[in-house]
Amino acid sequence: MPNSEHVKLEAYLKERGQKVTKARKAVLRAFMELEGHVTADSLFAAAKKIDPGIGQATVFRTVKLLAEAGLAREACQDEGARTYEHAFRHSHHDHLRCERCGTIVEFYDKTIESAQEVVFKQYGFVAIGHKMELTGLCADCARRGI
Amino acid sequence: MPNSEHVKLEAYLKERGQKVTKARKAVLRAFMELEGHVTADSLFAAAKKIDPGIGQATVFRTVKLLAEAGLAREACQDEGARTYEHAFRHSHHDHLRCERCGTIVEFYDKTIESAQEVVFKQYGFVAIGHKMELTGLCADCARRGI
DNA sequence: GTCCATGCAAATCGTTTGCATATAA
DNA sequence: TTATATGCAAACGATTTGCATGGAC
Repeated sequence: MPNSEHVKLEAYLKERGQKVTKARKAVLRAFMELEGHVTADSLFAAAKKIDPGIGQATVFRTVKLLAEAGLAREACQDEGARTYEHAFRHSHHDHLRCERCGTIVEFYDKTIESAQEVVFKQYGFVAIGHKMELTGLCADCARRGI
Repeated sequence: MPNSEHVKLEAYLKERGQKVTKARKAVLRAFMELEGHVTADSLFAAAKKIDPGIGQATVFRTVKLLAEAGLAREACQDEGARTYEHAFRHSHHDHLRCERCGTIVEFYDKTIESAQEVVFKQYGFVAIGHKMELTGLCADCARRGI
């Protein structure tokens, strides 16, 4: 059952003379099934359930491909493994992270977005994108004290 | 010649019963001599010029110490090695990076800073800090076209 | 049949750790 | 003297790569 993500990936591949393979379809399907911030490792585990013979390197190669195709984007994180999140038909947002428990809240703030446009203009830059992560203590952790 | 950074580091160490060593002084001196975004590797190279016998592990350990002492802070970066920048007597700022040539411009925007405070409150978070990196093409690269 | 993609294992990169020794207090 | 810090090398986790084989076109 071809969904719009598969269509988009196939179009991207065809355009560049690349192939629609079993492994690539499995990684995309695994990615679509996962929510939130996905590591290559969790993707690997999910993809193996669909195609047990899949290799780890292929997952790394394919998730980069998904990012290039506009289906995934890197989520900002400082420590540990790189994470990806859905990018297609998902609106842009930034992150609020609790330093204590690791909870991540996604938010969108119009004021910040437009202020960023102003900064780009100020410095003569052509905007491509941005990553922002606010860190703090969530209400629960703050209540419990540091 | 003791400067305020050395004073601050020694105070921090004394307070916690830790020692003011030759290696730590060398790393701090090397860090103060470097500008912008410093990797552990470039710090290692600079510190070796001051104290040729210094080990890489010590540099990694010491730069973390500098961050804890408030003399350095991690700069946001997605790829490659972690980078640190001066934090003491340097005001807070965010970064604007050119995707093409890698130029980094530091900026401070009051509107963004206060909008972030609003977001923290909205979600009941106690603010600790944030990292923001805007990416785009700098004026020069944009002129030359992609 | 021709390329491109795959899986594997080895290589690489940045960073951390264990440990015997050296050094600041 | 005694705890902490050091340098080395080995361990580590995440990611990338080389290469012979397999599969899509």
